[in-house]
Amino acid sequence: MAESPITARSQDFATWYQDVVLQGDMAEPAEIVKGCMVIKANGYAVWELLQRKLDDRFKATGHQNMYFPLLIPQSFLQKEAEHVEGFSPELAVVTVAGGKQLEEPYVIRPTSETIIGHFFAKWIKSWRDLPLLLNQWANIVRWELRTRMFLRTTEFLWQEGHTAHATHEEAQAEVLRMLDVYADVAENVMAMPVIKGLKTQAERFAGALRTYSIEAMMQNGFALQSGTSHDLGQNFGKAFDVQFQNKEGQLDYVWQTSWGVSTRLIGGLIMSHSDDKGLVLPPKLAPTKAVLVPIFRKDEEKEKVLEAAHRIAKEVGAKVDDREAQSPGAKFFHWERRGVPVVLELGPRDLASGNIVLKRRDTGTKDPVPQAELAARLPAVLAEMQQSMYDTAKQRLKANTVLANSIEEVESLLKDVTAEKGGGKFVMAHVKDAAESDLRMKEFKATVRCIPLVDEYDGPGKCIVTGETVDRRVVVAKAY
RNA sequence: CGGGGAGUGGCUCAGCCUGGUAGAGCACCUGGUUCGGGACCAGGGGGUCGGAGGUUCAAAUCCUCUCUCCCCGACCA
Repeated sequence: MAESPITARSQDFATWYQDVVLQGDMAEPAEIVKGCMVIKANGYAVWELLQRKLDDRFKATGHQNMYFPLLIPQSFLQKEAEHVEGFSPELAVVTVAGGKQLEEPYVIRPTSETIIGHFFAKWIKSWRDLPLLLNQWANIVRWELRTRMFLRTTEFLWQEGHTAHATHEEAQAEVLRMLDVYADVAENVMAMPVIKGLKTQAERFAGALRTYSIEAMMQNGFALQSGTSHDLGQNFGKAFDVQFQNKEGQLDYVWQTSWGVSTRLIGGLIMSHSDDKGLVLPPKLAPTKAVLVPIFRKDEEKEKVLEAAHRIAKEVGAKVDDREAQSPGAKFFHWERRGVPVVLELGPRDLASGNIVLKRRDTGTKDPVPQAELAARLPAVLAEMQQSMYDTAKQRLKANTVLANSIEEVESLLKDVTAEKGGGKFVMAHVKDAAESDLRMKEFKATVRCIPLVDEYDGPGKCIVTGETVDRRVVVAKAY
């Protein structure tokens, strides 16, 4: 495959993103299926690592995996009023199967609350059946009009957790526990700092009482909603008649939660760390942590270098790039744009000195390391990269977060921000969760991303749109 | 659905205005010299120009119709 130049971030951030996805062997547009993509080897390997990190944590918090049907009877969606209203426009519907018109069409799942609600009703009879804690890894279809690889595609991969509880307090605790799991993975695995918060009424999940999210800042200052956790209250319990007998012997509806993250996280990962040379992956999510490029001219050099290369690579767990047809230079570019954290160079010079050259993907620095020390040094370097990538992203988030005390100020800060040109900010302002506020911010295409759970600023203040008092500043930004 | 753009070897595109039945770079194949940041030379294979119709001695090029894709907008956990 041709390795084309990568557009600079400063020139056009949106095009840069596409270039990095393509050149990093992460994905390519399917073209033959509208709005869909092919997740390629490197991209899928990152997803597998991410899945593992998430799944381990789901299990550790008591959840079990299950799998439900892809097709959902259309009538199921209609049982919860807000849910059907929210999802109807983006449904794909199967009306013909086996050569016959179906009596009742199926929708391809846009999310599984409804079909899972149906089974909850079957399975839950007593308080002893609760809590029921399950998760599903699945694909989802939502007929979006505007798609971008990983960030919003017609079909995408995700996990959706669904739980049922005897009390609202218990359900609320679950919602926040899983939000914490997401934040932990985002920050400690993806090296992507996030803000945990509550979504506004306008932005909450269709059918939920409350939606919480983690919001991350991309390098263009856009916000990316990276994971959500919903307090569904008894809405779906009532819609699907999920009743249980409590300890007092009375019938009650269950309190449900649902929470999800998707392959969108990979888009966030790319836009958090990558640079003008291509993909940069945090070591914890790099399918290949180190590649060794052997360098030689003459045949006798070749033999010695390759022997040493394979021996050292085996010792430290690196992959040797011993392709004959490529020059070392071409190999450096190849692995660089695929985001491999460490590239090792080994040539005659190194055999003579007993060193090996270690290059870090994040900083681009090259350092000779004694071959004997490499096995000990490599894990330390990878750990340091992981930390340093987080620190850099955190610093950028801080540097691009500003306070504003009037709507005009917010507007002037965000008005001209686009995904292509960048320059986005997280503007912290006092804004009431109200239709009037949403409408005013829509004039310059910004939204309240979330109401942070932890107020790091100055407490209550007057809403810059309505004048009413609100208890803390919220995050206003442009978003994907 | 409104505005804009594009369909030509695997990929990116030139040629179209001023019709004469296809070109470049990359990729690929063969041989040789290279190899510490995208190597070079020589030779070679591969397309009939999104589709349909029309004008013409002659159409990638002009005309008509049509299909598809991309971007911007509206839409969107």
